[in-house]
Amino acid sequence: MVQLTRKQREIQEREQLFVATGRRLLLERGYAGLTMDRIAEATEYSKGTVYQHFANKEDLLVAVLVGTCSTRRSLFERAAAFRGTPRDRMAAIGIAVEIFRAQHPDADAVEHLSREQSFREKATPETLLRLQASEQATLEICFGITRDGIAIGDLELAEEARISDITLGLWSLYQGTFAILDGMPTDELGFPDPLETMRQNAQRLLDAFDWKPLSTDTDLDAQRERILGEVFPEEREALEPS
Amino acid sequence: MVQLTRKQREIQEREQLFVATGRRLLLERGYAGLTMDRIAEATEYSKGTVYQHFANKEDLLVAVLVGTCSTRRSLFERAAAFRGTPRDRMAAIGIAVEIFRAQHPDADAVEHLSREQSFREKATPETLLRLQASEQATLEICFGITRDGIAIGDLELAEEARISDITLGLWSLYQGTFAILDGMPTDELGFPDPLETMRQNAQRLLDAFDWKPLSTDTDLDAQRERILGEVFPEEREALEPS
DNA sequence: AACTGGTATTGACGGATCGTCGTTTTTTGA
DNA sequence: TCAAAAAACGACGATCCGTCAATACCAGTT
Repeated sequence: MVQLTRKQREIQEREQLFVATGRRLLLERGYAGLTMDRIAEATEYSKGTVYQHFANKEDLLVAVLVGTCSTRRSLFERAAAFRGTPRDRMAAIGIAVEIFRAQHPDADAVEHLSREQSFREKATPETLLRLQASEQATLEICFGITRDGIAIGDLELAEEARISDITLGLWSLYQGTFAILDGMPTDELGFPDPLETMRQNAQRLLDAFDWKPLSTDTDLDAQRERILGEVFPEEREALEPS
Repeated sequence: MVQLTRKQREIQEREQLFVATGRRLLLERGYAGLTMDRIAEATEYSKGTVYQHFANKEDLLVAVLVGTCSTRRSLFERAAAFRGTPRDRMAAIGIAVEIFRAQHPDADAVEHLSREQSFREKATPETLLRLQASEQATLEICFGITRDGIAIGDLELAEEARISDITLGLWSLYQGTFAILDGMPTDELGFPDPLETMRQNAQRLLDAFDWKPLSTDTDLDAQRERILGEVFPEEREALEPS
């Protein structure tokens, strides 16, 4: 028993090592620079051993994604704990997304890759389930904030609207803008400040849901300042350069 | 001179053939099934000849994208010509996007792929420019509709808002929703009808810009019916199944 | 300590694909 | 008709994925 547990612990540690190395390679050399041989070499294990942990390259990449996704989730959790109105907290989520993107510029690209059909066909269902669970938990944070808004009375949904509609809208807005952002020369295409536009559009959408307090009754700059200062003091510098 | 032009015409025709074959392969066998060898074989040319037209695989794929992008643009042009208020015409653009996605399920995935940094590094700058020009023209259609709205007096932008903000918002909303849609099991994650939510969120966003006539003063079902009937009678069946 | 059965690890190998380049074929211009 | 230039060809080297037979390691037994 003890033997077995030690062995299993070793295996788990090694799996973490592989994932961490994968993430590092991804960051340093890009997706094309991430090879199974390279991971084997960098970890001083053989390729066969790597393949004992992951069915294939895609599987490993999804495992890397699970890690980054849980990183994002913890950012979300901190944002959700912000002391303010539910709408303030949702704004904090938005900032969390921005921070995450600033800290993991590669993650977004890989996330898009992983949405490929051919990709998901290759990865292990079990690994995909872990990813889905992590995504689910992340979304649940947003649903929770929305529910709080309703409970407090700041937000009232018309019949045809669902709680998830708000999250889907915001999520799309952010994901979509980021996708456009690093896929096009936005400047030349007529989008002078896409990030700022994105934030404003998010506010407009929430205003459209009549989620109080409306952005017109809020000092958004001060709000952003408070959130950055209270929730993300360490991370704010990652955001400033842009 | 005549010789040269004939030769050039042949070359252009062949290039079109390669691109068309690429698109077909992409549709039939997916991204993984698209190989340079396969294109050479299918067109009965040699691989070397294919490489005389395209610097590499990525370059060819971008060329395929240029084609699909221009297909989308013509859908947009038809939508923009709809006889109705500017806001009606913008709604028609939304339907055009839905139709395009229904008809080219692969295009979206490839579009995401092409946003990869490593991808764009490999493609020829010249091909990328053609893609950008096509995207630019597509966006310009949306900008034009927005300007019409302002000219007519249906829309008035607050100082901090730009014309491009509306297009960026809608574009993000649609792109983002689609990305989420084919990357996650939306049903299980708590999004019962993401497409319908997407349409509603688009309406909400435009309402937030106070673009008259507001969705609350519009029979959206009738509007959709009119657009489908008048602008996209042929394509509507592509949309019904979903 | 030696042995044995089973498990974990290894890296050489087959297969697929990209992109090149020397050779062959075709075209051009005289 | 012919020689030089241009185009087309496809075999080849290089890279990477995933496999698998051979090897090394380990636990428990004699």
